[in-house]
Amino acid sequence: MQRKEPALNLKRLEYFLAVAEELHFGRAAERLEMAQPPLSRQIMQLEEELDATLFDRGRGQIRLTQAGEALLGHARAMVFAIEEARRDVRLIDQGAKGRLRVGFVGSATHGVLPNLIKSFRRTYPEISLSLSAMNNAQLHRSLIRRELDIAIARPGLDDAEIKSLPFQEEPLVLACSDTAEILTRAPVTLASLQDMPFVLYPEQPRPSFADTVLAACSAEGFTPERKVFCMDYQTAISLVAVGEGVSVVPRSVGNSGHQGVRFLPLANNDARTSLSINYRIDNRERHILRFAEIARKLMLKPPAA
Amino acid sequence: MQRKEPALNLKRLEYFLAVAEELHFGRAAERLEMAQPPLSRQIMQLEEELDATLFDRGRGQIRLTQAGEALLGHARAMVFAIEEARRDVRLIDQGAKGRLRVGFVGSATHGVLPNLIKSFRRTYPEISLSLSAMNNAQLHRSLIRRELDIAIARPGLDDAEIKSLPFQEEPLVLACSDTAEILTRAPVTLASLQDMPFVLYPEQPRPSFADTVLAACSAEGFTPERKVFCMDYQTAISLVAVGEGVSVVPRSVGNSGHQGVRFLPLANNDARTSLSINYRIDNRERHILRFAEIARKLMLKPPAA
DNA sequence: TAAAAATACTCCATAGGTATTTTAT
DNA sequence: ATAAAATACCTATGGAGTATTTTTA
Repeated sequence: MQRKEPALNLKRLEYFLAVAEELHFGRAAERLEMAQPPLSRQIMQLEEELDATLFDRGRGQIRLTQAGEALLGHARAMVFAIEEARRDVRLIDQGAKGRLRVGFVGSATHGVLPNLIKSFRRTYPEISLSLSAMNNAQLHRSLIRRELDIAIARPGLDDAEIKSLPFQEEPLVLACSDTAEILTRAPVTLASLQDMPFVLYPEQPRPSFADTVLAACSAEGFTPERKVFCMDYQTAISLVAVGEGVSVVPRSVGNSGHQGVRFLPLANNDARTSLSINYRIDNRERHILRFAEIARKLMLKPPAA
Repeated sequence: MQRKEPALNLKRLEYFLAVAEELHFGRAAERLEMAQPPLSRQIMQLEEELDATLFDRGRGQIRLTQAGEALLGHARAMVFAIEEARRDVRLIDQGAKGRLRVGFVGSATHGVLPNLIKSFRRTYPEISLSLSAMNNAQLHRSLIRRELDIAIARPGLDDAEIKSLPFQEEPLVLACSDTAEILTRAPVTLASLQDMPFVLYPEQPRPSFADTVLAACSAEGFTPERKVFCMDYQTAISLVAVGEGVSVVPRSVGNSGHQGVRFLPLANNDARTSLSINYRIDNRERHILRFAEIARKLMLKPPAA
């Protein structure tokens, strides 16, 4: 069974536009690079379909009826709308326009992330960026639910659905209270602190930053006796400030300085941490590529100061 | 030679809408009452034509890409615009919407014209009426140039291009100064005034109202000795008021009353005058029919008071 | 009467159908 | 393993061409 044809297609509108502008079937056909009879037929079919007379046919000069004039306006608007839609869709597909939803862990705000965002906004002003800070667990969930396009996690999100690209690798530093006795004996090794309480964050989901720190301890042959877990680095630093123990944080966090806390380099330890850019493997939007590109370029530059 | 196909036709947009709404080719095909393979092909061709990926094909559920979402918005707007254009054109063609340019002689304003306009506006509120007062010569010229759709003339416009429908027939009355001696000897015959100057209007184009009056004189067996021509009835009445002579006007003009002028019935004379609705014979717009219809209905009513 | 649009017919490009294969979960 | 989309191939509608007639100014 054949479906009923609406017959008001764009081709007919273009034909109509040509005739309405030339007010002469022969010349319009010429302009459309076609013969006159099929053009006449198409216009007649258009009139039939619309159940309206569009042209007053008199030999010397054909004229638009009022209905024809109205259609002329509508047709022009539609042709314009089509072109606009075409451009819009194309730009979005190319990743030059659209929206990118980025989530990130709080500790990323001390490193290159602000520069990355600025650089991205400058390069792709037509892409609207939405930014939300969350912990690794939330990042993972949002990415799976497609509520985010990109998650900036530390160290990464372990999921078959997710592609994880390392990004901004840096050493770890020790965070301790600025009244701590440790301050007197720099450089410090982790092993020398094994009796102190270790403030770690977060525990879940694996791999977590806590795993990175514990691995660094293992490398020095011990496991901290007392472990305090919290949700994020901000809480961890607060706990350190009030003397709850020591913590280990990325150097970029230490560089920013925090009230009541001192950051010390770790001796004899090459443990490092890195952020990662994470996105769903099945997300083919070019915006992600665009973001990753900017990030890569930014990392190539010698780190400023 | 075949013309390059734009291929972004409305059918494809409708197919796209169905798939975008169902997010399932099979169900969309069912809804469109067609088979799935041609639908898949049409969508692929649409993607190719736009040079953009519109759907993320994963087995469980297909999803719209950002480009697809953008197209969805544009497509909905376009389908809506099409429907609107269709309605608009149809209504205008039916004569239920649009514009009607009416010109009329000044003397028409004393008769049914005001009621006709009111009635028309009430019946077709969607038709925008433009009204202009002019003399017969201007009416004729504007109609020929297609600057007017309808001309209300007295008695009519004589042109092979113009169709003229009589309208509001009425007797003639005499206009004389209110100080005239004639007032003492009513009823008056035209013949009894043959020595007075006759104020006539206008002379051109033929047939003019002046012709009507002169014909009435002929019927009584004389031709006025002294004739004064002017452009319109307003001037004629002013001339009568200042004693330049007598004039003959349609009764409706006399009914309105004018400073310094008296109107008297004519005895033994069945001369009548009528307005006419005039329009180009090649003007097929239904608006004219609508106007004529209202006029006819109005004339059928027993003349109020 | 002559210029232009409408009609008559022919052809083929492409939308759409059916059968089948590929893909992705 | 299976549901769903893609591919292969065929059919037929309808858009476009050429030749001709009709219309109207």
